[in-house]
Amino acid sequence: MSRKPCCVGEGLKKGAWTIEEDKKLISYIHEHGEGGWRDIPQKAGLKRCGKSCRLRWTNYLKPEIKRGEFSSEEEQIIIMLHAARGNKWSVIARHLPRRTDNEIKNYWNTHLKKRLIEEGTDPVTHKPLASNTNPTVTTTQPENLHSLDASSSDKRYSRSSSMPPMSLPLSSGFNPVSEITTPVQRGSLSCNKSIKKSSSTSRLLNKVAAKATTIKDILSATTISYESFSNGFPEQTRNEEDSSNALVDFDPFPQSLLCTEHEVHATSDLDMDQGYDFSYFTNVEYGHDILTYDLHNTNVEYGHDILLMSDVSQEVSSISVDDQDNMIGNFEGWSNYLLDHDGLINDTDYDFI
DNA sequence: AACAGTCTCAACCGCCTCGAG
DNA sequence: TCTCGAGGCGGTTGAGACTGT
Repeated sequence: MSRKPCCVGEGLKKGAWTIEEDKKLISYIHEHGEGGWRDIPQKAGLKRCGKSCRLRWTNYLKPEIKRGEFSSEEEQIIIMLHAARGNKWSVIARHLPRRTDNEIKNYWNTHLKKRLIEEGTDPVTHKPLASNTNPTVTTTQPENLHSLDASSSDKRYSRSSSMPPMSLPLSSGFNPVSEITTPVQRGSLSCNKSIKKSSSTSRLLNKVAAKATTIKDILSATTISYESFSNGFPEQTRNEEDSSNALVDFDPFPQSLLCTEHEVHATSDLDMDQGYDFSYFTNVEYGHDILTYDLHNTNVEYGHDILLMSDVSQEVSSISVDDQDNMIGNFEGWSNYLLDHDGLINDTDYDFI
């Protein structure tokens, strides 16, 4: 049985929207709210189909939509989530506040995909392209982890432009929705001397990963470079004489911290549309610089620096994640749960491997 | 200035999901 | 349980902008 096209009608207009049409749609929605798209064209005096109205509104006219260039943080999130979830643009969009799935999709297709290819990374599998026989790929990691040679490629990136270095290791035949049930042993945190000076981020990440199996799923797909989080580090903490090695792979499963069973529960009362003030962490825990980028407005929205901010407290194991679809969302909730319990942070009980 | 090739992204298309009846 | 339709989603298109010659 075939369905009727939703937009069959005489005289329906297609193509670019005019300012007048936009005004009519905005005016109608402001007055009557969203929904009932089928009836909106007639009621609003538009010769468009309802679907077209909905798309115009959700992808372009909605006031909260953020337009313009993607930040490097947003790029990181897109790449990371794409590695984990594939072309699930709507899923990715949920973690980039105020960005639409359409915009993310376009940005991926026109920018990020090309960039990954240029770097020698397959944009579909997020594995190194076959032709890219990078001799510095670490061989000490399990075969499902592939670290690109950051020491050479990272130098291409400046802080003000382009994407921070980030490799996205995935297992062969990676199934984005498969559960990782067995903690994967990893080697030690690959951290050179220059990084140890300011590796609180890495420590945090390791601690976060050590707490929950579900969280491991997302983190295991990602090797986060020191550089990618270091945009705001004080210059004196950065390795200036040896920037080619200024990379530390985030090891999601430091052996000494492996946990067997952890459930992370999202707090149900979190308002996922609400931003949270991260200023405590930047001011007290890490100094001002890590999140300087976002802290132009200290009321940071969801989706930003989730990993960075997700410090661990013992309280984590008191709450649950339903499925992997919700995992990232819960991850956000978890982050904010922790923020609500910032006094529980204790970095001193953490052991480097 | 004119033209061709390339890029960008808003908009469309068609299928899918899910809830209502 | 089935049907229907609204809304959601991902892939694709094409007009306009941009860039190179």
